[in-house]
Amino acid sequence: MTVPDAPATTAAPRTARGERTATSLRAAAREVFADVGYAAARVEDVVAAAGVSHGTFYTYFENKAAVLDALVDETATALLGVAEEPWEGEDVEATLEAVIGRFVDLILRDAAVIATWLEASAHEPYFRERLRGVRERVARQVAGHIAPIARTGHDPEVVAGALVAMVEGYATRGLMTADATDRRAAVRTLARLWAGGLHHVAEGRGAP
Amino acid sequence: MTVPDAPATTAAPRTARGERTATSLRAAAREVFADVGYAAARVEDVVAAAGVSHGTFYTYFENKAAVLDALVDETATALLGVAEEPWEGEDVEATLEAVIGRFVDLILRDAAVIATWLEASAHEPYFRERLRGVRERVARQVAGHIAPIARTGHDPEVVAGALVAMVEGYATRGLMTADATDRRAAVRTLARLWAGGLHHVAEGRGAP
Amino acid sequence: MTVPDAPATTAAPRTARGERTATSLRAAAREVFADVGYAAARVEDVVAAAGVSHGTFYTYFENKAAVLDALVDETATALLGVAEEPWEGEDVEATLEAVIGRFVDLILRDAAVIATWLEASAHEPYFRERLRGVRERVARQVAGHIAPIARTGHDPEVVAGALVAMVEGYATRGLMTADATDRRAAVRTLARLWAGGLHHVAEGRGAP
Amino acid sequence: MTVPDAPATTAAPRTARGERTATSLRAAAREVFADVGYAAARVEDVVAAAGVSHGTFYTYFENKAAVLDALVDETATALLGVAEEPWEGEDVEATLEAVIGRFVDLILRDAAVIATWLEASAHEPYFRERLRGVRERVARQVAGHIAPIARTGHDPEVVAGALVAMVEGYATRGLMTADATDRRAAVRTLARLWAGGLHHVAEGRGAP
DNA sequence: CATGAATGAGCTTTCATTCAT
DNA sequence: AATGAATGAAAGCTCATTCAT
Repeated sequence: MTVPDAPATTAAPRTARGERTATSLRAAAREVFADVGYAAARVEDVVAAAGVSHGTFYTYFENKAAVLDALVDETATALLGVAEEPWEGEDVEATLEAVIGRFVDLILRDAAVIATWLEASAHEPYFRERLRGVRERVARQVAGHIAPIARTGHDPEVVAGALVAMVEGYATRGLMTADATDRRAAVRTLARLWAGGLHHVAEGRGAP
Repeated sequence: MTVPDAPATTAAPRTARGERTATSLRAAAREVFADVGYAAARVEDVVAAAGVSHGTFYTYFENKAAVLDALVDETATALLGVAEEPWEGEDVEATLEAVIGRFVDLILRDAAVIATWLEASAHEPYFRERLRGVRERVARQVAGHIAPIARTGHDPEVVAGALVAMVEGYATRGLMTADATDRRAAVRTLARLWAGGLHHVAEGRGAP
Repeated sequence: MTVPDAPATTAAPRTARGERTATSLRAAAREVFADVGYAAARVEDVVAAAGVSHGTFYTYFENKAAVLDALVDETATALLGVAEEPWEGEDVEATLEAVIGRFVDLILRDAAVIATWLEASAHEPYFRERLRGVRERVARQVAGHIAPIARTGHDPEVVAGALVAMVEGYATRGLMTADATDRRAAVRTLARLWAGGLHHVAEGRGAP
Repeated sequence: MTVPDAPATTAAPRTARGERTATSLRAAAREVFADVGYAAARVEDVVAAAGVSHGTFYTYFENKAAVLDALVDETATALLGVAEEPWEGEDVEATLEAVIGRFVDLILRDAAVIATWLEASAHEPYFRERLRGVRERVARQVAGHIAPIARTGHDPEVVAGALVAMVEGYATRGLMTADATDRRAAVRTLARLWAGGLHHVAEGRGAP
């Protein structure tokens, strides 16, 4: 299977000043993507937001895709980090609530990057492939955790995929911008749905 | 709240020949969007696929957004149709399986249009608003159906939103391209997750 | 041996109007190349000279290399045509004079294209390869004609290459812009040099 | 006649270290020009090959033209040096062989610089003028030598120009990259062509 | 209605050159 | 002297849209 070429980042900055510039370009890109999305974002907008000249952008990134890739790196790392944390808690439901809460917090924090990533996936194979890879690894981690709970005829990968889709979908849909209390309540509801679903699946009724 | 301007379709064709041309343009656009996404699709690609000349496109659609809008019309209508069908079935789980199955079938049938719609949502307010509207109406329908089942402290809109997100997310993620048997099994798993989740939520434990 | 990619010409014009536009673009390019050379020529200059808009250029040519390639086509065809004409004449020297005269006339007529071709050869492998190919074919033709005259130890390919280099070099060096009389005299001198050189070579003295 | 401005070299380096840097920049430029030609060569390529930083280039040369000019200086000096050497030898043919051999050796040694010079001549008046000047001086020297041999109606400048064009053309055309034996044979053939041509011209037949 | 040539705004990208450190 | 980040003036090229035929 051929992996599409990565949008190569240009040589890393060698001085502190360069580091600062690269960072401010990333921050600017994050803002612009949040505002207008990937397709509508112009390099010009990014450099304007970063307060640097046009050419400077190309000192640090080969093109628009490369900046997004840098942002995606950060988000992907964070997501996989959360996925690999141990599931510990008093009981099943408290554990799920903690795990889901962590995911939701992260997704909300990086909502703009994720939305941009999704958009870019629609027409750039590289980002599609990267998204698939991260989702798969996350789902596999989750599947590993729930396998002991639900070991009936239902495929744990399917169960994990569905539950992950639920959380990601809910969080990225702008349904959760409300205050912290609402958010906590929503997370508790999601946890309860997972718990009930998993418990029910574990009973084995309805297995193929 | 201001609703973004719709991408006005040009006057409907009067003759049978015009009807055929418009149809083949829609079909061509669907193909092109499926292949390369919205941002990367060019009017030139569409007319080439439809086998008509460049200028003809503008006889039927004001611009690229207008063709997508026409495709979205069809899909939105179908989705709302499924959402409004009555929920009937022997027991809760069989009912859910039937309902979810209908959604999944539709989503898979129109997967390309939906993916394009999502992509366009990221930078065109009109499509974002339209997507939000349809999702809301679907979630509200589902909320109405599940309210009697789960009337505890958990907000039925949240529950419905989450369950819909799960199905939509799972179906649009390319996890279901397998054969009909796999698909049926996955649908059964999803139904079981819903059923368990709903049942558990109904118990009221964990309500805020 | 890999031949460098040709600068693909875009689809040929389908109407008379298109044909006219393409022709005037070629003529404009010839002028601009003659004035400022290949590297300094901008597409903008060409379209300005042709009196068409920027985008129109790209309807007919993929880039600057493609227009030059079109011009080179014409010149290469003409050169090979002259090379393949039979060598007839009263005696050796009259024959040579006629042949050299034909080459010189052609080279002077297409001097600007040839100069541009040479320039482009310096940094574009495609044009280098094309130039090498044409020179080789011309030299081979000439070698075929002189082989019977000079069949001593001297390699006819070397002899032919040298004589062709002499004519091409002399004609392209701007030494011949004078009037027709001067030109005729110079051609006669060249012919005499060839004749003498060939005759001397044929004597076999000095063969390796 | 106005002579185009020379690409002014910046003040000569004062220290030994500066001398080393300047030398390595010249060597790097020679390499880069040989690889990609003049138009495609970037200052960046040159500094990378020399292993110095971007800014350093401008300490020694005002711009790209200035480095080429420095290289051209060396070659021009060498060419004029060869042209001015006395023509001595047992007989005409041995003399010609020696002279042509010296030119060919030099041209092959500096082939890359000469090719670059030719390329730059196509769009930079300064280099065109310089090339014309050197060729003219060389041709005049040769004309002086052959005048006594061929004093018939044929213009000695034309004869000299043609013979020089033959040697330069043959040598710069990449036809001579083979081993030393082939090279010697080719030089002998060229000398024989000159000798024959000159002798024939001297006979006066065919004079205008 | 259909055609396809023409337009030109808009964006991307490159690279010579400058300058603070 | 040397470094390498920053600049910004060019070009290049694309493609939605218009319009004469």
